[in-house]
Amino acid sequence: MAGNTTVTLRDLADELGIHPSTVSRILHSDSAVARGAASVATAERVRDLARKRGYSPDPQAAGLRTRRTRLMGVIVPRLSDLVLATMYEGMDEAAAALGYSTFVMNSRDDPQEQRRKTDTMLARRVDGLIIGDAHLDGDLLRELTDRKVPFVLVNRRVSGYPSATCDDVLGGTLVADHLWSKGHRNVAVIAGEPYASTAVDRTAGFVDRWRSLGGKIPQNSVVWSRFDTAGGREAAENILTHCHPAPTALFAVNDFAAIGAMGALRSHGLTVGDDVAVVGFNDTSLAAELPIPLSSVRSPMLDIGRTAVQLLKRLLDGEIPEPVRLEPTLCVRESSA
Amino acid sequence: MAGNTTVTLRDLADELGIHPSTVSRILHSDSAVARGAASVATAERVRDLARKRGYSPDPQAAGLRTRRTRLMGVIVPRLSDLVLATMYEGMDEAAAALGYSTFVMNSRDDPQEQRRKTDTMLARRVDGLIIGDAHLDGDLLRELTDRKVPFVLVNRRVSGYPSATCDDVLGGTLVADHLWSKGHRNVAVIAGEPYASTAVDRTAGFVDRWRSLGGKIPQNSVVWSRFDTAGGREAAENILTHCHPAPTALFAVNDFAAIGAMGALRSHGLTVGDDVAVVGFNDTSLAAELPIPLSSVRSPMLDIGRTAVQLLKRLLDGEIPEPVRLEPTLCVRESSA
DNA sequence: CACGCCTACCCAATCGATTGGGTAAGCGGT
DNA sequence: ACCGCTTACCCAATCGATTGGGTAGGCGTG
Repeated sequence: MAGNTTVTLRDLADELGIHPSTVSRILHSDSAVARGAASVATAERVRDLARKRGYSPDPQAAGLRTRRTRLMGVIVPRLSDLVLATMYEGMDEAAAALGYSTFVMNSRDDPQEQRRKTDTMLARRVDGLIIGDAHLDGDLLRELTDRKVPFVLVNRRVSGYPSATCDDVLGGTLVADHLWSKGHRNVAVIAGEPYASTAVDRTAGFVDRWRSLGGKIPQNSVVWSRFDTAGGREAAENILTHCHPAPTALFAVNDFAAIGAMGALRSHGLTVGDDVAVVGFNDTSLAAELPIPLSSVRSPMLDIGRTAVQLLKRLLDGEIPEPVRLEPTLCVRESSA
Repeated sequence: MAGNTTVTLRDLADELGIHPSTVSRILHSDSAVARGAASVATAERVRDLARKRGYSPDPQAAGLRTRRTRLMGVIVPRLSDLVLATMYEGMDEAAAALGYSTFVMNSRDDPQEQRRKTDTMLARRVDGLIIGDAHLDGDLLRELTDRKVPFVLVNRRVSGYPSATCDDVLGGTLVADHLWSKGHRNVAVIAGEPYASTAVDRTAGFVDRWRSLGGKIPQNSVVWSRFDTAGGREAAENILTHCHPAPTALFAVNDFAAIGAMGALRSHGLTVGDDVAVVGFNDTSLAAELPIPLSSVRSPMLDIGRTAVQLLKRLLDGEIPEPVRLEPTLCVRESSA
């Protein structure tokens, strides 16, 4: 009972001696006032009183009738991941601007949790979902489509579904061009999780461009890994042990993995930026602050979040939005200069 | 319309030839079945059918009647701050376990936004608030109390209100003991924002213990700053310019500020851990991964989040919970060893 | 003058779950 | 046979906003 002295539509109506439905029409219809809802004078009186009494419509009641909650459900792997947290900030902001509120949950990239969380969201009657943890395999998305749940993807894409992502293929391409032009010919990729389009696309963009430049990338120079520092460290160890000759440059598809890799390089007595170039992805605020600042692909995370909300809005309005890919830029720093 | 073929209480009742109210009582009352709500056989039939049809009660309708949403509103400075994001994970988990959902918003520590966001939350009819961005000054909390909005604080405390925080005073004390025992006698503090109890308490804990150990801390060795890397860097610059003799140890009340400070030390040709010891606070996952691993006070962030939810639950149940301070531990690493 | 059309409202049903107050049937006891 | 009690339900109001369908009065027009 946080609302305490709740003012209802009926209270306003009674006080003005008019019918609640009239009050509703005046306050609710954005512009329908002109179209016969009420006289200008009455509308004015109603709005004044509403303001004075601090009337705030009960979304429960409205939703019960309209079957809409103006709630968007957001599912992310984890909010303590800076990337998703930042995208979420964009979503929160954009949703607020459209009169929606957002609802986030963490799935920890676990398929069971994903299912549980979507169910919780739907039980809350969200109008639609924004899914930030889509897996390339798995059939949750198909199920949701079958159940006619409106949703869009963010961060990761899956072909056939509307999504707002970074153009990860382009991001990988930029890194390939950069390292090639710096004269590197012997590189390795810390590729991330194979179920995530971010990992797959960044890697593919890099590898494809590298090959079309005439470079070679043997199979064991592409190492799949977790997205965190520990994952990056392990992957780098792996590369240092198994790749001969040792690569002169590493591309990690994620800044945290890159930081882990830098640690591994250090422990092997290699100097980052000198012996081995390292490039990360996302340009999280930390990249620039490291002792050896990390080159990284900057992805427009806030905009991606905002775009996702707009896509979902369009979907809710009956359109069938196309996937959107926002352009990344490469920030070159000491680690690869 | 995410729920699509929504099954209602009435559908179940009709199919079984009984009254909706009976179905409601069976499904809703946790254990009231024994107390004359319905026969065991009927209860069984109802529950089976509910499961089979995938019935999920409409929270809008229930809330409209009961005036409760089972929603907790959470307000944080920003979710892209790892500390708050982690606490939020704890809250989300604990809330789910109690049958509540959480609703987060970012205030960016801006008083106007704080007000706006709380209003949005209340308009959504949350049952209570968890406030993670409380300012020591300002009168928002008093207003909320006057409006009889149930809330608890998390992360930061303000005396007189229930809160779940780290024992920040103790944290500061631990750091003082540690640096003193390492033989430092000349220290400075990067103190954070003076409106946040985290900053104030950590600083006070440190300074008080330092003095009681017989140490001295001149006024200009305590520098207030923002909580991010840039803030830490500026504060460190400030200290290096104005403190003579230069301190041999720095305590930053936040890991990010510590990282910024480490950067500043480096640019002055000083080696962290060798020339100058640095200790941070929160033990964010990055601290251990830095080239020179950062000593930091580990605060039990997940538990703090969980505790906050439990406090709010107790408050909603009519109790008046006391503030809870969870104990931190010091993790000593190279930066101060 | 009669008719139709606005204008400015009112009426009542509705969304789905909850809950206080019934009530009929059945049974035991006297 | 009657009373009282329990069991197992049913009934109907209620929460607050929305919305399709009125309707009374006024005005213009042929």
